[in-house]
Amino acid sequence: MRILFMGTPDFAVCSLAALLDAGMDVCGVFTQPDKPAGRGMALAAPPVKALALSRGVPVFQPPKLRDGTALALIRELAPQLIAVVAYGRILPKEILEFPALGCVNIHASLLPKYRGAAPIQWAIARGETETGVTAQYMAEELDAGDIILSAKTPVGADETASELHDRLKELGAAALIDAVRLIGRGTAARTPQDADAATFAPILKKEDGVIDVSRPAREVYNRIRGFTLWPGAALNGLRVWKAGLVTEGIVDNTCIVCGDGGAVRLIEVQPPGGKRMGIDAYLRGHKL
RNA sequence: CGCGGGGUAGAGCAGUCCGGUAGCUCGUCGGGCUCAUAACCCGGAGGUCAGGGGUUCAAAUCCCCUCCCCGCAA
Repeated sequence: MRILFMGTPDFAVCSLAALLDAGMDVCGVFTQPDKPAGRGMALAAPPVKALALSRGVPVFQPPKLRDGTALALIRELAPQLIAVVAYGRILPKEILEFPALGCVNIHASLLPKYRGAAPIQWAIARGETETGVTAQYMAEELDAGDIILSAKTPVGADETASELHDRLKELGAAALIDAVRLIGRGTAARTPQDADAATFAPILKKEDGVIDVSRPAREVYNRIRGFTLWPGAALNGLRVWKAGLVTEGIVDNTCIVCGDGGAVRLIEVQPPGGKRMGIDAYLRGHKL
């Protein structure tokens, strides 16, 4: 089966590697164009590109998907199936309809919950105790496709979005392999989503990381866990990298009291312009 | 040359604008006090002020160059 893979960040690398390791015929990789990134704003290649190049898979970085050139390219590659994992772009209808076996996507939530760009962060921030990954046939509407299969996993009470991300990328890669095999055999399920049960996980902006400490401690803590990786959790102007919920014990000067009287203990922080450090180091030269 | 912040004792910072004795908190070492200490009191050690050049009677501070760290963008 000829497969065209589309993906961009680290999360997708895992899935591409799984396809290649499973000996599947990946005829090409679509990934986002190199973009200025980091200090100096030098052009940086997406993680997926690096892996594809090292494995000798042809890489394509079309700047536009709707001007016809991308479709022409896909015709040339002639994939029977397109596998999309965190590509970061909406595929136009003519591309979705091209492959004979369809387009399969791995989404990092239990659809129809948390449709959108940031399902992992929002699942944590909302205090979910269970989440997972879903393999879906892609529809025009974002993350609204028919479900092939899903895999659940419990969310640890203190788990961060970063930790969950690393677990789900593995789970997602396994789900992709399973889905592709089912599709190959022609036995893949096609269960429509319950649209009424859909919830959304909109892309996070910088200001979403600014956390209102007048909210209940539990909620503040969940948002810290959810937003640490991106866009970054900020309490009173201080970037928080690691924190804990004070369930019992003393509220000391490393804690911030929240709106409901509960408190969050800061463990690792980063002042503006500085590097991250333990709260004890921070308190030697600053006050909370 | 994309923009900005930063580098001062083991750690975290002030001092830099406006040049004139190297400071604070914590740690560390020694002593004291205490039934006791992660408490309190007294004392000490520890600095190439990132590096180089320049201006000056005098530079952490002003000027130029280099190195390193952090943020902005995703």
